[in-house]
Amino acid sequence: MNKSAKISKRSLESQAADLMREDIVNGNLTPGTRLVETTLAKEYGLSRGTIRIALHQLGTEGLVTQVPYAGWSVTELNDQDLWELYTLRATLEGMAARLAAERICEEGADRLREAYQQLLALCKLGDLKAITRADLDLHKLIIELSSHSRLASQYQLVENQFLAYIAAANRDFEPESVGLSHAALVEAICAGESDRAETEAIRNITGFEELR
Amino acid sequence: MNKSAKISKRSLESQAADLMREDIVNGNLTPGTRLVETTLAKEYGLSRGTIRIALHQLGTEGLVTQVPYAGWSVTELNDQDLWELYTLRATLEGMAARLAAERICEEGADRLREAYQQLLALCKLGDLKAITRADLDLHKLIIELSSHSRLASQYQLVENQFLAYIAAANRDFEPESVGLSHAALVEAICAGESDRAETEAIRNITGFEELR
DNA sequence: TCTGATATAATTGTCCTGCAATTGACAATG
DNA sequence: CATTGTCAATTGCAGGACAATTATATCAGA
Repeated sequence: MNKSAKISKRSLESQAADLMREDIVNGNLTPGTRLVETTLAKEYGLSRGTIRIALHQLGTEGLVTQVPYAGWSVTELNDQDLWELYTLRATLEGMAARLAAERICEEGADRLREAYQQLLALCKLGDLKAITRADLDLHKLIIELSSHSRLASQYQLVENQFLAYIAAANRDFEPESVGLSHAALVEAICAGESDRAETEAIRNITGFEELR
Repeated sequence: MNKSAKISKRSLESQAADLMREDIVNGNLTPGTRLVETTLAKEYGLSRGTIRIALHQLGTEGLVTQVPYAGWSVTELNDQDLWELYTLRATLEGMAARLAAERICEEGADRLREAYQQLLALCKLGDLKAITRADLDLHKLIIELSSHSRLASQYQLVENQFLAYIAAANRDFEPESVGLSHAALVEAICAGESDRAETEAIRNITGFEELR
C-alpha cells in the first residue's frame, strides 16, 4: 500500500511544464501562439524564473521555440518536420517491436492481446476519439514491453510533437487501418518473431504515403 | 562571408550548458560527481539562476541527475544503460545510413570517401585518439548526409551520454575494427544501396558483444 | 504613398536578495 | 539498537531590478 505514489512531490517547475505540454498536445495552444513569460507567470500563479525553466524544458522537447530577446512561441511544423516525425517514429517503433518480440513473456503477450481486443471492440462502435486513444495505448504498450527506457523517452518526445501537429491541423489522424496490420504486428510479437514484428511495426506507421 | 556565425551571441545559459557538457563528455567531471549550484555559479562567474537553467538543460539530456532538494550529480550509467545506448545508437545510425544512401549525391559521396580515406590514413599512424575522432567524424557525417534534423539531435544525445561513459570508464573504445566494416558501409551508401547500408551500419556499431 | 530613420514599448537575459522546504548526517535519547 | 531531534547544506521558489535586444509605432521627407 504505497501511498507515496499519490502524493505530488514534483517540483512546480516540472508541473508547470506538464500543464503547458498538455495544453499544447491537446491543441488548446496552437502552433504559432506566442508565450510571454510574465503573462504565463501570472496565469499559473508562479514566479517568472519557474516558468522560464519550464519553457526551456519544453524547448528541448521541441514543443516551443524561442527567438532570443523576442519571445517564445508554440513550435510550428512544416512538411519536412512532419516527415521527420513519421520516419523517426517508424524507426523507433520498429525497434521497440523487435525488442518486445525478443523478450515477450506470457503476461506481456496477454496484455498485448487484450489491448488489441479492446481496440477491435472500440472500432465496431466507431467512436473515433476512443479508437485513437486505444490505438495510441497499444503502441505505447509495445514500447513498454521493449523494456528500453531511453527508447521510451525518445518515442515520447516524437509522439508529443506529432500529437501537437495533429491536434492543431485538426486532422483526425486515421487510426491506421486498425484491422490487419495491427493483427499481424501483435501476432508477430506474441510469437516472438522479431524480424516480422519490426517489419509490421514499420508498415503500420507508414500509412504516411497520402501525406507526401 | 557571414561572420555572425562565429560571433558568440548565444545566451549565457546555453553557453554554460555547453561548458559543463564538454567537461562531462571529456571526462573532467566523472559520473557521480556532485554539482552544487552556488559553487558552479562562482566558478563560471554567473548567477545561480543561469546555472540552474543550464543544469536543467543537461538534465533533460541525461548527463546530470537531480534528486529534489538534495542536489545534482553527473549521471552514473550501469550495464543496462550502456546496453540501451548501444542499441539505440545502432538503430539511429542504421536509419541514418539508409537515408543517406537513398539521397546520396556526388558531393556527398566525395565527402564520405574522403572522410574514410582520412580514417584509413590515421589508422596506419596508430594514434588512437586521432583515430577515435576520425571515426566519430565519419559517423557524424553519415548522420548529416541523412538530412534529418531530429535524427541528428537524437543521435547527439545518445552520443554524448555514450562518450561520457567511455571517458569515465577510461575504456579506449576500440575504433570499431576500422577496416572492412567501414569500407562496406561507405561503399553501400555511395552506391545508394539503402538496405545494405542500414545493415552494415548496424553491424558496425554492434561490436558490443564483448561487453555483455 | 512609400521609404527610411527614430523614438518608444515590449520582452527576454541576467543578476541579486531572501526565505521556505527538503534532505542527509549526526547526536541524543529511550 | 531503533527512534527521534537538531542542525547545516542545498535546492525550490519568489520578487525586484536593470540591461540587452527586438518589435512596433511614429513621423519627416522624397
